Amino acid sequence: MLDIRLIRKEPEMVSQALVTRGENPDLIKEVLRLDEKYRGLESESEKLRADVKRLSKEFAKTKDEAIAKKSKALGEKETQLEAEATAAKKARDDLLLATPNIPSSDCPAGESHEENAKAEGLDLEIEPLEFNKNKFAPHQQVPHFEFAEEMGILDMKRAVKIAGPMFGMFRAEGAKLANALIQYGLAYNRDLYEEIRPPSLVKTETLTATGHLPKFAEDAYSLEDGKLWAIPTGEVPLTYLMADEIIEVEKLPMRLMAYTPCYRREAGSAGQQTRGMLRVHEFDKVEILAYVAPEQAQELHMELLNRAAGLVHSLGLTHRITDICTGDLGNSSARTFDVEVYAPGEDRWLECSSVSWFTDYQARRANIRYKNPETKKTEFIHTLNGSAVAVPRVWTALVETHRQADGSIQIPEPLQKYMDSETHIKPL
RNA sequence: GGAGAGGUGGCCGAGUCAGGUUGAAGGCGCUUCCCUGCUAAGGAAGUAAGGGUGGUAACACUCUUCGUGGGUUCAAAUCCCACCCUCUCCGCCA
Repeated sequence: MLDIRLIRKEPEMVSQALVTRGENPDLIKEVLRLDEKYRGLESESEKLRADVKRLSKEFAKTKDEAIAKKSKALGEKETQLEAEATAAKKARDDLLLATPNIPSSDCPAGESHEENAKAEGLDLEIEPLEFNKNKFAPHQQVPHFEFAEEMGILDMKRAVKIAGPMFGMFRAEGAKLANALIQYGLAYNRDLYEEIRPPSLVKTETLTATGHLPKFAEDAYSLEDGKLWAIPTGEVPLTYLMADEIIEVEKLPMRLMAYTPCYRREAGSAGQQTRGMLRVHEFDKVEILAYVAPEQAQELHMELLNRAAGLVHSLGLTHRITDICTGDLGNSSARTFDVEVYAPGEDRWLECSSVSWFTDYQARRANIRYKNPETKKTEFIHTLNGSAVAVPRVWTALVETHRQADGSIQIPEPLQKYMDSETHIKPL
């Protein structure tokens, strides 16, 4: 949620910024119109309310019925004005809830994903290697769905039988590999990140705080008539973890991680490339997230990015980092870097982490604050997050990249300890 | 799921049965100051959040908030209704 005070103060700036991400230029005007309406009605009704209070006290002393009568009349008027004020405020807030975040000033301008830029000038621990398609051998250039099922490590067919299209299922050594990836993702970040195992069904408020609701309801699965929702990402419960709380400044940055299943309806994605495990309704993910004081945001953004990229690099996968342009930015994000891994079998780059900085957009919705020692005021914190491991996509890039000439899959060294020290998954 | 008890400020806890000067006693904690070689103990003062208006600001005024939402009343933490949550006991259960 944007700060209504910022909108009042600099409506042009806000509006311009939102237009760069494709919003309606009149949106902010409408918010302001409703806001002015609300404030006018509110202050009128407040004056009446103050009068009623004064008259009530007077009546307690004098017992003068005329005063009671007058107070009652004012009270009725006040009730009516207050109702109108509340309605205007709600209309304003409904618009505000559907308004996306303002992109960061260093976010590249662009209208769609085609204008996403190669990330430059970042404080990276590992620079992505120069990409050369020719360094991949023919046995690596086989899509996972052409060999994984034969190997008995993937079973798309029966997953569809059980749950329907766009569900997938790992089996045997494939399932073991998926679990190893989860364990590794957690272990990789355990030095600084507290592990949480949160609920994967959440309340409407929880999904609203991250910005997934009200605008993107059709992307999420709901239960009990919209009272509960299946989380699309671990970001959702982790962000709401500190909702309505004031975090002690010494605890910032507060780093959390969670393994969770993720559920997405992927409405409208039919017809796109959905074969195999690359786009499924349910998948496992390890998420890393930080609550920070605003001045720590930049540093933590890089930390999260370095961890997301470092992990896939440590598995011997080829990756690249893109700087998401204004038009392709997620609703709540002010700046996002995508980490993509190369899947040689399909000759595709797979998005395996979106590392985003949300400024105070989510914190405002979730009401997460800290006492700023400089101003001594209670202010909103910033949130940042990214995937540490998005299991199916990393799994896919991994089995394709590490496929050997004999059809076996070499298990990267860091993963072996989570797979009973096995070095290879052998073909059947 | 059934029965009972309860939800008040950063925390504990009075007030609710007799509605009004109670944004709320008292305590703890915290902040500042005093005292004191240091510390502890002691003394003094301050200390909820949010919205609106005015002001560059410090701040001033005002409204809202005693689980949430409605109602009664001139006036609600206090009365009425609905809902939510917590605890205890019973039932059920991985």
